[in-house]
Amino acid sequence: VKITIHDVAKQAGVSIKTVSRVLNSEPHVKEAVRTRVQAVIQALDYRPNAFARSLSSSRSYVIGFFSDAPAWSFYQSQLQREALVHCKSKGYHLIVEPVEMSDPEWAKAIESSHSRLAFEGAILAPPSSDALPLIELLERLRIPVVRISPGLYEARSGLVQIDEAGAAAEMTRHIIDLGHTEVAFIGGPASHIAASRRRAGFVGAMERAGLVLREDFILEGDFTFASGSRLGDQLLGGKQRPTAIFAANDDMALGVASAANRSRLSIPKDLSISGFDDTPNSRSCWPTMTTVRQPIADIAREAADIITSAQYRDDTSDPQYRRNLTCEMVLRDSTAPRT
Amino acid sequence: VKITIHDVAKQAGVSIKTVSRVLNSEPHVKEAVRTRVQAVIQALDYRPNAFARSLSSSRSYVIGFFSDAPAWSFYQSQLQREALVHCKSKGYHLIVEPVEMSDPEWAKAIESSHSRLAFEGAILAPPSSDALPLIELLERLRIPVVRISPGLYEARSGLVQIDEAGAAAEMTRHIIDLGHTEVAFIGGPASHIAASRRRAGFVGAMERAGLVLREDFILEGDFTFASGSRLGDQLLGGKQRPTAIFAANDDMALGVASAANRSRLSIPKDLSISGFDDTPNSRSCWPTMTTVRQPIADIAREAADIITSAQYRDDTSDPQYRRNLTCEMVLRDSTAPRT
DNA sequence: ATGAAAGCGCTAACAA
DNA sequence: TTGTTAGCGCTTTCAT
Repeated sequence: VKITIHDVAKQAGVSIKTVSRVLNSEPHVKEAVRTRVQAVIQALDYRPNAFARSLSSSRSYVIGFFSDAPAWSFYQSQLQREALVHCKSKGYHLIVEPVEMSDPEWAKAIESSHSRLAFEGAILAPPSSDALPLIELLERLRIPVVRISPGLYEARSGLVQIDEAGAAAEMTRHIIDLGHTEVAFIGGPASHIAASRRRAGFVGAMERAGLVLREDFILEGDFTFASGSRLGDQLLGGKQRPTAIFAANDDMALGVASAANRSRLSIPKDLSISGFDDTPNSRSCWPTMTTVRQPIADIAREAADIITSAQYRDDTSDPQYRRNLTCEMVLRDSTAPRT
Repeated sequence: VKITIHDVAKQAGVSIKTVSRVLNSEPHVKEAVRTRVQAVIQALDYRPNAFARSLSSSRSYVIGFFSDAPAWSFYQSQLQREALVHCKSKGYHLIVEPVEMSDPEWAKAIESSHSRLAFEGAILAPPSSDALPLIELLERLRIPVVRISPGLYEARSGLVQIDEAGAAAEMTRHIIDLGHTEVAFIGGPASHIAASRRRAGFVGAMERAGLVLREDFILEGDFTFASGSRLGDQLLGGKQRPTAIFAANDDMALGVASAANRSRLSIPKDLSISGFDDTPNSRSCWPTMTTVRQPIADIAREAADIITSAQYRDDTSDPQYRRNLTCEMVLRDSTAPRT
């Protein structure tokens, strides 16, 4: 007993075209008629067939979520889930499209998906947001793109990003306010733009406070626990060790904490540590980690909002489609006044 | 310049129906014709329009991945990604469908999705695999279901599971072989069937080895780092402490490790620890964690294989659709001979 | 403001 | 073995 637009039309005593107009909130429908049709739709629990709709309108209502994250992190998962929910609430389907840039056929795979699904838009999650070949492919296929926290080609599409430098500066300021003067920073790979922005925020805050920036206290990790662990050993093994270490992400901060354990340093009495990301681990470790929380749900919502906006298609360069969100400091037990 | 089935038909000098037959690998096409048509398809880079196909065949080629995991874990993410890839390779689209059982309208939301997307099958990831209301809803909507590692209602659908008890027994045996006799076990919530199977595996192996099972050495956690940490403190704080602790998942094992750190016990010299799951953290922590690896990719592949099989629809009770996979021990640095 | 008719690109049912 | 015709359920175009 499948119910179609004809059933609704008959019930409401109008033509199917009028029902279609109501369905798509088109103008030129008398208010009384619109109400009546809507009532019938409700009563019959009618839901339009997406395939028929797509076929005739050549619209798909499909948004692609492109991601080539090798190991899916909490951040990635949340982003995806939130984007999914927000797209859905706007009447779109979010389809996850893994990108395997290591596969020489990756572009073919995407083109093939596109020819079937007809993506109306694409959300690029990091690190795909900086994958130029992907961006170019999507441009060629005329698929509007919105990128999340890109580090490069900022003018190239709508984007949603956070104030990395500001957040890092705020965290640094917090550490300085606790009385620390020997503060070390473990950053990310030089190629990672968010990482260098965080470093810039750190450096700026230190300079504004008039503190000395020791070269051997600014290290470069690779965002893994292992690198935090190794660089932590290095920092804490020297004769002049910092009293606070700010790592550019939580995994590295946890690595530093393990190094502190090995050195029999107690956190936060002997050493303050802070991270960035607010991963579940940062909350469940011991002591709990002071960190920076990205507004992941907001980021996903903004991205979904932009990509589902018809306006955005017309003018992707409108500055209203470059959105900046601010982070929130999460003060926990791994930072304390210098003793 | 959109190319359709008519273009192919014209080029190949056949009717569109013949092209359709080739497309769907139907019988009754002369081999020579089939080859010729396929060549034209290749040459023209023709790809059928999925919406037209779905509309006329009332088939959607859509599989739903149902999951209500609150915080998406590595396991969930991998499962999803692998299922996606395997469904794709079979010509299906995998659409992630979050289930919010806390929302009173959750069933409506799924029905609504279904009426638009027309799921041809559903993969239920844990813990959704045991959500009876969800299973019943899907049955009512006539959507074939395959469940991953369910703990309940095993006869109710096709399923893919691992040998939890066997894996736990094997790990226990490994610990015993290292010379440990005072071995503690931290399990999961009693309601979690996989957890109780792991416990059964532990108990069985201990008994077979003729070792004493101390009641206060068999604890119940909740799969979180925090519970592992707390129960670790409890086990290590007593005067008679175990020399090895087997936690039913990695997060708890890591919690135990933090407890050991606090007690100034060195791992694995003073205490051997092992986990279950092979999460990224178990590899990156220090010392690296001995654990059990689930064949996630295989699980996802089997699930995708079952749900995309036309046969399965006809007879979901065929035993070939209950699949059991074995796990692999991952020996790392957190376990060592008793000293 | 509303409706009739003609597709969208494909598959199903039937015919040849 | 192959082709013809009639839809699938909706939106579009063009009348009215």
